[in-house]
Amino acid sequence: MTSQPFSNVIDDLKWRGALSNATPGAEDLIINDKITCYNGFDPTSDSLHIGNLLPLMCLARLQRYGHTPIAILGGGTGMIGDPSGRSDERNLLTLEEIDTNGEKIRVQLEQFLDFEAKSSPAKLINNADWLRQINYLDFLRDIGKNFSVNNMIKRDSVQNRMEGGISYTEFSYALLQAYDFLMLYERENCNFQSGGTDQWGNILDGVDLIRRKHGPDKNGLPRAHGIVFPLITDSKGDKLGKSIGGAPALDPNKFSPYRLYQFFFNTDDADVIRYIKLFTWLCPEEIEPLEDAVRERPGKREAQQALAEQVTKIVHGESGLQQARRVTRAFFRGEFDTLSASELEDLFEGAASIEVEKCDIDNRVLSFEELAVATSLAQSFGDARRTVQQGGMYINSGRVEDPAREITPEDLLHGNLIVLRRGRREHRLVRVL
RNA sequence: GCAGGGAUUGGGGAGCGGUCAAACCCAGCAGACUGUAAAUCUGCCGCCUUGUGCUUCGUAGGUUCGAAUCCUACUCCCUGCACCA
Repeated sequence: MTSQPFSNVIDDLKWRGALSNATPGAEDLIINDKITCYNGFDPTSDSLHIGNLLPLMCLARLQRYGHTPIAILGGGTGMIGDPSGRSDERNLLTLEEIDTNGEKIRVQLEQFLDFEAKSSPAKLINNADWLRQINYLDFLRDIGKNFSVNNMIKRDSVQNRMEGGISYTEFSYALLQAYDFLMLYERENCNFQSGGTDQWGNILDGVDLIRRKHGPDKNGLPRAHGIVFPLITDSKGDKLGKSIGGAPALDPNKFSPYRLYQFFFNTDDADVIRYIKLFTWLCPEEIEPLEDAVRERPGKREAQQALAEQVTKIVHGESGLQQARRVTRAFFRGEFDTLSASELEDLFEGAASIEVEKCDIDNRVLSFEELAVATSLAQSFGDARRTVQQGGMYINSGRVEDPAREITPEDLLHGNLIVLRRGRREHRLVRVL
């Protein structure tokens, strides 16, 4: 473990703007003691996404300051679904879906947390371990008795659903999450839970349940605590990732390192420093010059580049970053014509590409618009034509003038490759066999 | 169950017998300008073999030369009332 820029995590998190709220006494405990903190991750999708970045980084920061992080896979809670922040009832996933999703998420978590550390190694625990064993009657008697429906109904997450309806299943969710905290407290000595602000209510339920079950500690203070992170929005007030229609996945097959790099590279000046603080390991001395850079020479986009590089490296490792850089250089600086065949293939590794028959090219039976639709670069022939008319389609490095133009052998790079482009950043590779 | 109201192209929301592929706003896409930014401006934004073409306005029928617009049935949603408690 390297030495950290602050004397304790709390100062670190606060400076980064990553701490939104904490239960009374939580800060002192973290500063003066070593804690164990858990954060839940929902296995309703088979990949984490950038919305999970902040909790992930915070767990990792805790670990670097000597605390013990626990990542909880919601294999049990995922079967029910958290009503927080939802306007409608969820579809229940099957057990198999939840478990295969969990496996994939486990791999991603390992990018952030050190499970092999000699001191305070991270742990990964699936709450299915206990939740799926629950006996309904026991649960009602031991846990349910501690919850007041009167209070539960007042919750925003419940109130928001009073109109549209909420099932008993989702209504009960809060009890399960509180029970998780209790289990972790008893089994793992876990005394902290973290989460987004939307989790505040759920976290307090757990804190409360532990108090009811175990009472205060010997100094009369609560045994369990919670810390929550702010909801990250851009300067327009939109949730991170909304601008591209949903939070980018951390799975490189769903969202390539290049796209992640570009996503952060395109960050607004107004947001970039805030994001660097939240999502990277850079320390104040490293960030300060970047702040100056944004102010004095914004055109150079130094801060955006630093952000993109750091995050890509954290999420996809050094090789992912290298790939993102290579593709970026080629797309934004170079001409495809100058790249070697293997460089081109490299560039599009894992990216959208299709294969066509050589004879179709030789016989000139393939038109640009057909190719554009086949590669899903255009949604329809009409879309392809319109975009061409507006000057938004390119083949290799040249603009396409006629949507019906044939693809000829002259269009082939290295005899077997064609690069199609729409606008500035949509690219497709065509392999000719 | 009874009585009202409503379902329109990604979202919101006009249209209420022809001039409707359907106003307008948002989102999205392309272009210009820039800094791969923001703002702004321009164009596009159902499908195709671009045509007095085709398929759309909850579903199925019907009336009309002609329907998103009228009628009937059905489905779903909302609002009252009732029933059950």
